[in-house]
Amino acid sequence: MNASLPATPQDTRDRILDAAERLFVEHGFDGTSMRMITSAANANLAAVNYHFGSKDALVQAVFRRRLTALNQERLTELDLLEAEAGGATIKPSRIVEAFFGTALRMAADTEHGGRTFMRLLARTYNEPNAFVREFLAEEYAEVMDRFLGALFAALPEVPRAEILWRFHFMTGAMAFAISGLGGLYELADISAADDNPQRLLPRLMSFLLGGLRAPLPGGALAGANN
Amino acid sequence: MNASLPATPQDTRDRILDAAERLFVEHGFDGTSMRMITSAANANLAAVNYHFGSKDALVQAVFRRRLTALNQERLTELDLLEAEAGGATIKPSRIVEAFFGTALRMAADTEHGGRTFMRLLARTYNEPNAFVREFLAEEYAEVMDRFLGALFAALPEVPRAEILWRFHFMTGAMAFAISGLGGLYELADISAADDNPQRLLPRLMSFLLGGLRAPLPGGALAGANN
DNA sequence: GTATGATTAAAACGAACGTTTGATTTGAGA
DNA sequence: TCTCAAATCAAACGTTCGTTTTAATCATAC
Repeated sequence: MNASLPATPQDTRDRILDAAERLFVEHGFDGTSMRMITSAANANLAAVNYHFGSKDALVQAVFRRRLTALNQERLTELDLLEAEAGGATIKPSRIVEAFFGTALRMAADTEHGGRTFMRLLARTYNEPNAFVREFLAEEYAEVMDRFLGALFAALPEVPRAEILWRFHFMTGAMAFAISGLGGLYELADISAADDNPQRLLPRLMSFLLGGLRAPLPGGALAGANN
Repeated sequence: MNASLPATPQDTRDRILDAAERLFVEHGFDGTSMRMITSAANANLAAVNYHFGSKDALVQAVFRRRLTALNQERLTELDLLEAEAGGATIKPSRIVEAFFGTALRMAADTEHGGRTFMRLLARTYNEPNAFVREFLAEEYAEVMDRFLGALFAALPEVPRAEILWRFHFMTGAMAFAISGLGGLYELADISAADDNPQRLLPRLMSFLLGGLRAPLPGGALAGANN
């Protein structure tokens, strides 16, 4: 009878996922209680356990809802690059763009919750919670395998250990890029800040490619040219 | 009468700090209970509240014990660079080395807990817990101000916003460097891994300087040459 | 040896946690 | 209209949390 609030089950599920996503960013997993989630989602306390089974399962659902699509998009872009190259080598910059560009584009989407989710994901790379870490490792397995393999092939003269580490460094830079300039910069000449999300992607990409192409430690030359 | 275990008060304090530091890395702040800490430290449950006042105060004490020294060392190195230059411009690579090198050298110290602490610090840059974030912002204020100012002066032709962001990216790369290659790389050709801590610093430094010197987004050239 | 202040010990506090229960309400098909 | 499964609800479960309290123990100076 009320104009709103019949609230189909799908609605409730999604409202819970949205509220959890936002609260996890603000307070972390352990710092977000079921009561915070359900009251923010205008749902009953028991709704999470009813729809998802447990809090841990809810966390997984929050990630799966968007992460699967993100990684699928990454794989599709890599497929395209490899098909386009047709056996020839791919420029490393294209591979980097395919992996980190997709992430930043999703992070730029403020209307459909992409930004919120990516901030959550960025923080979760170093999550202490064991089961979250294991879940993410499984969810990332194929993407990591494909992209690292592509980089190995694109940079055959660079030791694989160096590529591995530089990919790791790039991931760290991306995570911080998505998290945004934190409170640490508040004292230092705020006037210099410029957090236009439009400019973030080119900014990060320049930095990443500069780092990837840098001379190898020990004096050997990096083989990456473009 | 027991050979061990008279346990002077300073001992108890330090044992608690050591245990807390280690457990915070493993389980996060919220995931580590007072009972976990005190039993790991062979101390009574009430010992934390007696010696530190509260759990939050313990967290601050864990950070202050090492972070103050780390940032002091950074400032001293910067003082040295500026005195050495005597008003002339300083090479950006020296500034970067002074900031990130000190951190990685502390992270390489596995015997006195430096590595444990730096892994904790690396994860805390994006900590959701509000009071931890505020505490760190205050603790970092002077260092950020000095080092960003030094970089602004060393790269006068580079827009300050670019420097700000690239410093942020570098911090992200450093944080991931310290955290180490996580479980995400386990499937991808482990044989390629090489986590010799000796090689980590030159590896990271090459990457950071490559990123700092990269062409500016939009096509303008980076002014950073060494 | 004994008084004294600092530390440790054992036990309990109320609050908040994730989860479960059992009853009630809802909405669509027969 | 009746039926029944799905969904929501209020209430309570037992556990764990950070903290406090009160008493026992320790080290030390008199």
